[in-house]
Amino acid sequence: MKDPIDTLTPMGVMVLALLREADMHPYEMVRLLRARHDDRLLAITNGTLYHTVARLQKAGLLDEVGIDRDGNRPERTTYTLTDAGRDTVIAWVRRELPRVDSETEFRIALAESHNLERDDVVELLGERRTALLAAHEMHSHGLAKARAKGVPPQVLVEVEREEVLLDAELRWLDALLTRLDGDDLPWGPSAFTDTDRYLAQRKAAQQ
Amino acid sequence: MKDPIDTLTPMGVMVLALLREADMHPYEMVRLLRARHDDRLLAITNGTLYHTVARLQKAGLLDEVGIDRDGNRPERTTYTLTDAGRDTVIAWVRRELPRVDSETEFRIALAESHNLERDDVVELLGERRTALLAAHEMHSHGLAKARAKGVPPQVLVEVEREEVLLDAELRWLDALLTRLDGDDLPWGPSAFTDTDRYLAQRKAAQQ
DNA sequence: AAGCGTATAGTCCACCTGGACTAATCAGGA
DNA sequence: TCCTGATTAGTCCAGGTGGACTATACGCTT
Repeated sequence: MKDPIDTLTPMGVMVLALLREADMHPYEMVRLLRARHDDRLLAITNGTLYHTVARLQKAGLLDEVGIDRDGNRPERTTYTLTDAGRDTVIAWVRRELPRVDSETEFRIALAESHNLERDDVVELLGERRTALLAAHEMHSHGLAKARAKGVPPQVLVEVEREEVLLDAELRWLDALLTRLDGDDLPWGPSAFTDTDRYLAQRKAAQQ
Repeated sequence: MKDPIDTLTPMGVMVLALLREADMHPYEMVRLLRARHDDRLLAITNGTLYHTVARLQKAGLLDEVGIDRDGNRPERTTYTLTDAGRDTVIAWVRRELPRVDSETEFRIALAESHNLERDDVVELLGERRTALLAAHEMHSHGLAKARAKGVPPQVLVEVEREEVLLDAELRWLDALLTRLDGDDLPWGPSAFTDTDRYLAQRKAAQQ
């Protein structure tokens, strides 16, 4: 039996995170994800979303809670998080937050890091900082070696870009850690109630 | 009949670009891609690569040129670029170079931009610069609006990171354009012969 | 000389993605 | 009033990905 955390796709994480806020039917997930511009983070397509929900159900991370109906609209199946689902999404975010490979996963983990406690985030991002420093050193070392070897500079342009972006991310991360250390950045699952946020977003989405 | 350029996957582009250097069999592509650390740009797996080659052949972008054999090793099928393949990879790079969505595609286009003439690259990256500026403005506008709306700052952290990285890329791009304008960065398909590069790499891979 | 690990060359399949499609319902204009 | 277009809710399938697997051959050690 595989650990369900290893079967989580980015879309799966988003779905679980949404259900942390409120029970929902798939179509509403699509609307919310679009309203929040989460298509910046991943492609939002019907096919993938419905399939993902089915997979998560089979893995026991969420479950049907009923079928309701709005006026004469088609029926819709509402889903809720299981305890396993609640744990798994947290574990996934904790695992991805320090990882320096795989941008996509990190961006999602960061976007969902508000599900963690502040101290947790500080520690995990501290680990990331270390990993970023190591990656940066590896990178410039590799670049220097390639130049010494006589690799034509034109094929190194993409590598140089990568180094610049690594550098920028390091500075951003330091600034964020400072903000988190001083308490001027409100944080944590308790910084706003889930229902409040959900309702505000739903209202915004309906306008 | 679909335009073959729209069926190109990242791996497909890499395969075509490799064949621009020399005729090759799939297994050698894997070795070269690994030796050049192109797994920084995309996942390199046997399954995907062989399947990709088959698709490219069906699309008429490459073709078999023979089956040879090294000692008692298994036979291997060598492939060569068709004229359509040569044109398509160039067209793809030209199309992806100015695009600001889709990092993966851009990084590959940049890594393969040495297949274009310098003037071409300067123009296309100029377009990219404009697009980046627009994206940056959109982004900070959106951020400001979200803050004004009272969106909790913790959920904006990922968006802020994005803005920082956009900014860094803009500065990198300006530096690159300056280097390309002054002629201190050798460029172009003619800056080194393909065979020379290929042979150098093959030698490096064999050590 | 036997044995073991690694390199060569490629096949196969389970799974995931995304776009096209269906089908009904509601809103708004001519 | 009828028609058009958008919204709601979801299904389906072709196609791409990546990891596991096969099978032989070479090199190196004991």
